[in-house]
Amino acid sequence: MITIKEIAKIAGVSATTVSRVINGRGKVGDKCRKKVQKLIDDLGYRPNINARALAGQKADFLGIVTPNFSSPFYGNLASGISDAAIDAKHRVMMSNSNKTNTVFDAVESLRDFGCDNIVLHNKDLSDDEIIKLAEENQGLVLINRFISEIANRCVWLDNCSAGRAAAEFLYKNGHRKIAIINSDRNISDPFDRLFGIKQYFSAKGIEIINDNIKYAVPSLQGGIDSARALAEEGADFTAVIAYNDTMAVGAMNEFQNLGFKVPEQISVMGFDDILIASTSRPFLTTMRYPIYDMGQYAAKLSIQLTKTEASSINQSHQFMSTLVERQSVKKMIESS
Amino acid sequence: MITIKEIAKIAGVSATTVSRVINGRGKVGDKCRKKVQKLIDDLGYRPNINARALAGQKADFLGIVTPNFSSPFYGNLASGISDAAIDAKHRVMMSNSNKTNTVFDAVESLRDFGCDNIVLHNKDLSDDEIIKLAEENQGLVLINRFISEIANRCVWLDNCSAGRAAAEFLYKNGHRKIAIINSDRNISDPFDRLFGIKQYFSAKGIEIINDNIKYAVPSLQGGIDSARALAEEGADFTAVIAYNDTMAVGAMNEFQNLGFKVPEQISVMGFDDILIASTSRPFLTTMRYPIYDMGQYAAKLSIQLTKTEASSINQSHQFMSTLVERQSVKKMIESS
DNA sequence: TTGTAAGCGTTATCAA
DNA sequence: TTGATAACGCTTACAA
Repeated sequence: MITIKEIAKIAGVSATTVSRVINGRGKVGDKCRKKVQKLIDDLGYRPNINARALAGQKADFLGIVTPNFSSPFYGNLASGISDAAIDAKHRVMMSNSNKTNTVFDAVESLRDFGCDNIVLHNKDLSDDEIIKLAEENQGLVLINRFISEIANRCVWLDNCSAGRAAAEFLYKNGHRKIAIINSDRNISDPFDRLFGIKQYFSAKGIEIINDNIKYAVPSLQGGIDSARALAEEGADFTAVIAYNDTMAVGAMNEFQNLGFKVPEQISVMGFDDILIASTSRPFLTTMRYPIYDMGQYAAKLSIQLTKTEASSINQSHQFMSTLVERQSVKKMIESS
Repeated sequence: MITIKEIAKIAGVSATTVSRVINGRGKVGDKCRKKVQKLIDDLGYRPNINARALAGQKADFLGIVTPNFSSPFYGNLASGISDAAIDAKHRVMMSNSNKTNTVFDAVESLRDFGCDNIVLHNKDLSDDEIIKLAEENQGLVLINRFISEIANRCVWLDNCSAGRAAAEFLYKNGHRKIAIINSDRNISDPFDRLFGIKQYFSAKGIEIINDNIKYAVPSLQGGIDSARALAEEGADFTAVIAYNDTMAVGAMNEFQNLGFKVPEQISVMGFDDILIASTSRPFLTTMRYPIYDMGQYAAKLSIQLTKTEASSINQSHQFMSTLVERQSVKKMIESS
């Protein structure tokens, strides 16, 4: 491994001068610079990151902390973060916070080698715990969750208005009797979406009856089970809003297996717009969750936070969900 | 940030002793060890990874180099690698080799901070280039590709026998007229699978006619286009084998849109077993690609390679595809 | 069993 | 415009 010292020796200059050439800092004579630069190129010198980090200069690492990488949702998130980080010449570390690895461990382990920039996705910790983490880490950005105390560090989706938008779309297509298949996880997302949906219909004088709201694990099976429950109870509805595409597709398939036509008899909407929404039959109408873009944004924000005074960033970082209309919702009236 | 020196000072011992306690190396008196350990715990000491890597020349990092992380396939791969690496107390870096970032850059950038373990997924470089990379990096493992010169560093799937297995399944269910929707990428996987398929049918005295073999981009659209081409040409077949699940589902949907019943009139098989295979209608019968397991295996192998003499590992690392039977293939005769 | 001292590759400080 | 020198936190001969 070729080092600064070796270059310096061959060039007949000091290591300091070589360092200056490499980093473009300080004054270096033109002849000298050219000679050293040529050596650097010819010998294929690469700086040792560990030494650099140790010597005090920041290391330009960005760490991703998420529950896992298998699901397409987190994969897209990681992709967005990673692309933006690499654009900004940062190296990307991933630190899963799964059962063996707590979030605190994951974050600390990132800190251990001077990883100042962290994008965290977590729904388990309490607000206070997250705030504590944020205070300890200037470059920490929270994604997919909003905590008002650290609003300028949160990149999140307005779930409530996403719920309203879904409700509006159904209403404008003539749907008045709605069922909901929601996630049973005790986090704010399902509540917020449900709130938005209810809010919209309420304003139209329509109440969604509680028997038409099912809670289940946000998985294919959860969608299947909920659909069957609705069908068996003979619930009265023309459209279902599911918590995510996975549940929606599970439900859609189950309804069809039970003999219902989708969307002719039952319309279905999802959330997220992952790949399965474009491969199901019928194709799923859904509220797109711009997770890749949000990942990119979060990475940039984190890097910005470590370069600037955190307090100087006061804008909010709220993303909006957009409707992706496909085939799974029936037009009962011409939408206005 | 609390350092070894500070602990040493407070404990009234030398930094060396503290280091010994931390690493469990060398002899340390019992009293001394307890005292130091308590301090370490109480003060929440965490070793500086950069310093450790610098001083010790080893860092216990594992790097993943893949084209991207968005697709569920790579996501699962990354997940497998990451889980195994974390189990082995390694830190995981991801280094995408996308357009801006060549593979060489990605690998070198991993080396820059002493990342000895690398799992590489690449189909673009030539064999020679990969071999060069492998020679330069003792801990490099190649996944999803076989190069005989570095056979003990390759973790790969036997695509040829996977093709045979798919063919056998169709044959045993009575299918004699086959169409193939293949990837048009100039890599070995599509060729090997096609070879396996042809080999099996050939042994049964059946030739697959060239007009029934379509090549397209391995995407949803590629599957759609290929299906339409087959249909428009009035090709004569009862079953289609697609290069992957994405193409298979695209084709399956297009066939149905064109009025064909799947599997009653046309049977479809895929490869990979990604999520969409369980959400399509009908559910897709496919050859499972155990990519998560292969990722885990590759990570372990890489770590083993840096601990042992590489040459001492002589076994091959070949995985087999397994059939996942769902609904998209019609039983024309009772399979034996 | 414990400690001293050198060194890993780099950058920062200060002097020349 | 350059160069010594110290320092970053840790490991590891070697010495005691």
